Amino acid sequence: MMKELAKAYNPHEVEDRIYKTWEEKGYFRAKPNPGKKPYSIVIPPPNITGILHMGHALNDTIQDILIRFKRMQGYEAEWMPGTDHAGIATQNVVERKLAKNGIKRQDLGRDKFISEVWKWREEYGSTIIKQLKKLGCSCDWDRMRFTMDEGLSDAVLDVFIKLYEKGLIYRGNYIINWCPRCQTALSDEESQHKDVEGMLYYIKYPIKGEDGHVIVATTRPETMLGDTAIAINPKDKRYKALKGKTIILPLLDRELKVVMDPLVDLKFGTGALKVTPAHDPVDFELGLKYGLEQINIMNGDATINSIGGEYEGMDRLEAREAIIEDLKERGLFVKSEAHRHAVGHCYRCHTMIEPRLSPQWFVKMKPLAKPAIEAVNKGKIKFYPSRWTKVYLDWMNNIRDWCISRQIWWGHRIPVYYCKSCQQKTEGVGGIIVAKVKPEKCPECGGTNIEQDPDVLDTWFSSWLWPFTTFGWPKETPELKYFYPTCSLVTAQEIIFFWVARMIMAGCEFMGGIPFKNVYIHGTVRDITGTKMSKSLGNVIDPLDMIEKYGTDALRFSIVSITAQGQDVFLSESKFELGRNFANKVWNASRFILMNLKTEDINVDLCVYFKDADLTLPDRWILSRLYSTLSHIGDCLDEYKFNEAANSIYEFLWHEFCDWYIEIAKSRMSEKTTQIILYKVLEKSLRMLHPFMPFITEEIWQKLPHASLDESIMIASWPHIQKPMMSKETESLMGELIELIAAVRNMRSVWNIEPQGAVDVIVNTHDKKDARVISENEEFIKRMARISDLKVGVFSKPKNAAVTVIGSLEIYVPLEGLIDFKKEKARLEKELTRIDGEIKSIAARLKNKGFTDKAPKDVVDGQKRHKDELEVQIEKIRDNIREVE
RNA sequence: GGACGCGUAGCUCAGUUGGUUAGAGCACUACCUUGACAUGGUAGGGGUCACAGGUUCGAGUCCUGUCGCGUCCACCA
Repeated sequence: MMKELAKAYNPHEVEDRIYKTWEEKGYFRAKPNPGKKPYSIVIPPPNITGILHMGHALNDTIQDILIRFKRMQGYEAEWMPGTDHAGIATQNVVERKLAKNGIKRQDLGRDKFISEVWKWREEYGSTIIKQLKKLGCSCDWDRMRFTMDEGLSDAVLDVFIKLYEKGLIYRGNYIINWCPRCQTALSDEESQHKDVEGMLYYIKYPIKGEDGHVIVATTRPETMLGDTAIAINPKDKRYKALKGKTIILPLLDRELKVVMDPLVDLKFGTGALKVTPAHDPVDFELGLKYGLEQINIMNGDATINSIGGEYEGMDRLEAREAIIEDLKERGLFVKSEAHRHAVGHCYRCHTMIEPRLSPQWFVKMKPLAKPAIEAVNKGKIKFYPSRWTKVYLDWMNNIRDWCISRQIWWGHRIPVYYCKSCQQKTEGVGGIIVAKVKPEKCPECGGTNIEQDPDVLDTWFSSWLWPFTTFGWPKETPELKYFYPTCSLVTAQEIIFFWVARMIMAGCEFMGGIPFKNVYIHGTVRDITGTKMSKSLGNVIDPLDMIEKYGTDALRFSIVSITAQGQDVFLSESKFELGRNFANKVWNASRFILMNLKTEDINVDLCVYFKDADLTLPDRWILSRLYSTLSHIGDCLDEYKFNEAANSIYEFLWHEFCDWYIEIAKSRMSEKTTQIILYKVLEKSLRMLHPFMPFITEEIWQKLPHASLDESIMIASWPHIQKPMMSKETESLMGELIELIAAVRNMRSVWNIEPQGAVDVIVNTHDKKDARVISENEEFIKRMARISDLKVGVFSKPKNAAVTVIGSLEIYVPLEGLIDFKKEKARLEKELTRIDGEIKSIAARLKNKGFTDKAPKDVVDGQKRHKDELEVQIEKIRDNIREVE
């Protein structure tokens, strides 16, 4: 007796239990194995502050599908997991937590604060990992890494030193993106441009020693406190007289030079530009060019500093208003107008960025970009979909230096030490010691007054090393040798510049070669209105809720099947019903098969058995369809077409196996061949489905009654494609029978024939082969179409019969007394119109010399054949219409 | 300002290299407790493939332009 399955699939009962077994058995582990080819993926490490959202669900389901697929195909499949310390994000979270108790990080001091963060990390940092397990991810957990691990931290310092020694890291005073809330510098990528409805203010700047003035336009009037010049385009005739004059800065009465530079846009504002070298990138450049003083007017929190005189202490926006008021009072304010422009915002806290002059560490990117551009140009790395190649290359070709220092505490502290005495001697230029550990004394002067740079490195400065540090670099580990470069990188579009591009550069620079071969960029998960899902908008669908409600497999299958390659996903809860219903269907089909299976019958080698077995058309058909589907799924997965793979499996299992084969098999359940085919198709389908729906397939697998099965479907091999069993001819013959049955069912439905009532059917055909096939399969045709008597051969149409023509078959259903002749005539005429239209269009095509001469022969022949068929059909329909009249 | 993506059935979306008069899921209509499944079955209705040109024997598919929606990049203050 078979083990019975419950009536409906209950995911909750099985998922955690199965996952635990997999983990205990060590199925997720991979190690260098000379006997196997490696297949490796590194996970985009989620932040330790992260909780699973739909973006993860999609991202990690895709990776898990790939890994499970490749593992089954016999690769040594390594999915390297880990988490990212997420400097700013994590520091913010811990600071917020402390703030609830009224504690600031400064109260604790650096060391205590950092140990608080570690404590937080111990407690909450692996939440997301637990959630990934809920998702069924088959990561190699034993190898899990963290960007602040000892090993990875060590690698980060090594890399810093290497780049410094190579002259690719430098310290400099430049305009950077400053977040006044996080109080740190950000890279250009971390500053997100958003359109803002701002104002453009026109302000009069008096000319020294004259009555006149020059009007400048600015969106940030408060920065005038740091103005040191007025710039004019040399071509601008309006301001010719200004050359060589001195301008008086209102409110502060600072004297400003007038500089002439083509950088100034004649058309913008008044054409006169106020120059604030310490607070604007363009002005900064002008400042350098003309030797202007750089006056920083703000504190770290964007309040005005002592330079601002009476405005000191005001927030930048407060100061803006106060300044405008004061200018108005003095009659120096001209006007303001609405002005829409893009302003940078902090990608972590969305505060408006303040461009600000400050000393920071930078990586020179151009030299690093060169080999990374080449790797993609030469096709060593491929993007899927390919359009991202251009996005990548455009960015790389215009790459700018990377600001890597952050004024926070949580992160890899910059391995730079300053000898205070040397610094004094050199006015701050010298005294830099780059070293992994704090030197006892200064190698220059022997002094011991040495302090480490207080800044930490950008989080991405550790992430960009992820594909090789996780395998042990800089040590030359066997893992690194075997698994690097990795095979696929699966990620979202938002992260191409932050992470993907930089990993390619790091791989080329430090490993001498690419970090991965293929980059699959999937879409962004959005809500049904197209808005990106985010917690703050409250439009999230929580994957854990969906797992609770529909099951993990349903979540995975649904999200993958609605995500076309690289297109964004528009999600609503109801979409998960698709996966749940499918899981239930698979469950019940399996349940039915298991209920009827006789163990003694199925213990055979499929190939050997089928050599001599007498297979029916449906038998051969379902096997052909199975292997065609299998082959198609393999192709789809190799091309990252996950939705197509999922849909193809769905179509096969539901609408071919369940709807037709199992239904047909019901009358011959006890036959050995049927038993074997039901079992084998189920068993292979489960394997085929396993990467998509790991839990349900495992649960059913465990109930399969075959001694020689692998102990888990996870480690079973991917089914072998039996090419000889794939037959187009078989598929088309079966297709005809399916059409025949559908046609009869259609007539039954049109004529409202009682569901239980059987009908007689006469199939008129001159095609002997068709007639034979129908006779041979008479049993199930009759049963599925509810036919009491089926005649096949050359017949003339009986009186009062409904008729349908498919291909060369004319199907008569005698319906004495049931037919409404008007209705039948209308039905036939509709059919006639349709076929007539088709014939006319084909005829026109065939008459066209261009078509017959230029189109491929098989297309032309196909058209001719089709037209002949249609003409026979239409004649028959005409006959029938006449008869009805 | 630049780049990219998308406009196909009421809704959400597929549609491989151009080739019989376009598909799915949901929703809708009618019927069905048929020996796994109502999270099911059978049948059905529903589309000028955004618009306008062009290339071609042939265009949902390729090219150009227009309109609408969306995303990314960008130092006009």
